[in-house]
Amino acid sequence: MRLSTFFLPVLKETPAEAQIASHRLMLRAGMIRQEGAGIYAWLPLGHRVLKKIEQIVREEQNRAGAVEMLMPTIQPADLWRESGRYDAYGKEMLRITDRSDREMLYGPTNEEMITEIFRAGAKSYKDLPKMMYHIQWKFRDEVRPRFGVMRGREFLMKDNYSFDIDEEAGRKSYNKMFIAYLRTFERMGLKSIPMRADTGPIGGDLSHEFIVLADTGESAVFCDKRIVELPVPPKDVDFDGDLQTTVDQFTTYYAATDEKHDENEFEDAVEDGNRVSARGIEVGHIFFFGTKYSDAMNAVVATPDGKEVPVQMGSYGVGVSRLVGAIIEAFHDGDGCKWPMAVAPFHVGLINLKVGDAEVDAACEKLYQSLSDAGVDVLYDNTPARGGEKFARMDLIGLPYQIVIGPRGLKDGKAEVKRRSDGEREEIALDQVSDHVAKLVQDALAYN
RNA sequence: CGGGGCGUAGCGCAGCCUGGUAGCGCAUCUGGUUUGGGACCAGAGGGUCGCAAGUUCGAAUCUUGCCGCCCCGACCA
Repeated sequence: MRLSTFFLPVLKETPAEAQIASHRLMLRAGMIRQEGAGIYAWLPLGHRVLKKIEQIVREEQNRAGAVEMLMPTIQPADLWRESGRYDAYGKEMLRITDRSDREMLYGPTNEEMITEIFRAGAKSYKDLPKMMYHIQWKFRDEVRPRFGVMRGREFLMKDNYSFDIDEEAGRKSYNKMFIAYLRTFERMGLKSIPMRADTGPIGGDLSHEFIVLADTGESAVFCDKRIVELPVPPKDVDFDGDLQTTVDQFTTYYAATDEKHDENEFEDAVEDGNRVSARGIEVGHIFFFGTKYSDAMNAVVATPDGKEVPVQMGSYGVGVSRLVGAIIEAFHDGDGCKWPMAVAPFHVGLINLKVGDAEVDAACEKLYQSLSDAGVDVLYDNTPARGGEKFARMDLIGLPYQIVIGPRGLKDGKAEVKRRSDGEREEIALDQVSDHVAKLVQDALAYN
């Protein structure tokens, strides 16, 4: 992509309303624009990141055996009357009426609808187990939206729903999502920690919040250092094999958010050198709730001996749009974003320091071509701006690598390659830059 | 939902108290000089002062109502 054709409205000054780093940087880097309280337009740069995150989530869901579908944003109120939540949900639900005065709502979640869909199409234990997910915009009319996309009213969420014949089978589905989530966040460069959350009507231990560690996270978290160091299952993990052992590894250690934290228990369970107090952001939540909706909505399946039982369900959410903010919170500095390769809007920024100079232009064009041919996503700054402005802008948008080509380096047949994460630069011979950088990109993407 | 604050050019702000021709910096456009880390000179364009009503000869400024947004707290993917 040539910067001259891209739309990148960067801001030199910080908008007054942005309090935290990710919000500030997303506005400054031209990723989003606020259109109302907690409502954002995704500009081209932000949209690219959002789609990358969405795709990683999708791939890991598919690997775990979930199937993708798409439910509407607008739902009829009657569906929610069946579960009793139409009245219970309160003002967080955005209620609307259509031209015929039918009561509708902009979905804050989809348990009712998926239950209705499932009961219409599955009747027997032979139809189980099933996991279905979609990635769709939700709306919750939060009293106080804040922190940009981290706590918006409209947000993009992946929600998966599992259907099983009994609780034991339900636990297996739960474990699949548990592992899938560890892998999903790891691929984005994030260290996520499953923390025990409030349990449902079933009780037990089948609800976890996935917390990403970030210095500027919204809540304080406490955990055993050993949980942070546990290896995440590889991509060829057998989702139909034994997952319980792995899940147990993660759940035996102490890990709690501040509202569930018990200092005495923490000190008893974790020895001195292993106690971690940090800050975190909730990016996922998995939850087994049994027959809460299948009871209320009569979603039953026949067992092998011919009885009808309500189906056992769980739901599993990932805050896709929130992750954009969470990743920035985890990876930024005073100059801007520092995207992990897997979610970077472009892999590489190519800076032409003297647009109009025949030699520099030719070198840039050639490199732009060969990198693109090698499958590298390049943002080529071919604008007539000054060097300093280009450097600052490229640092702000935070592409993992920058290649700088100007008359000075060109005299020696060299280009400069800068790594955004730590600022390290090296001079590379011009005819080797393409291969060199393509390899750096490929190596960074090797984990998937 | 309780408490506080702010709406003046694309962004950041001053002006309001004490009513009298709407300003500054950045950004944008033109010309020139510059050009390896957010340049300089000269000039130009851009504002129903959130909306409405009221007071007044006269309202960005005073009064009332409404709308929008932000912050702290309680709540939450």
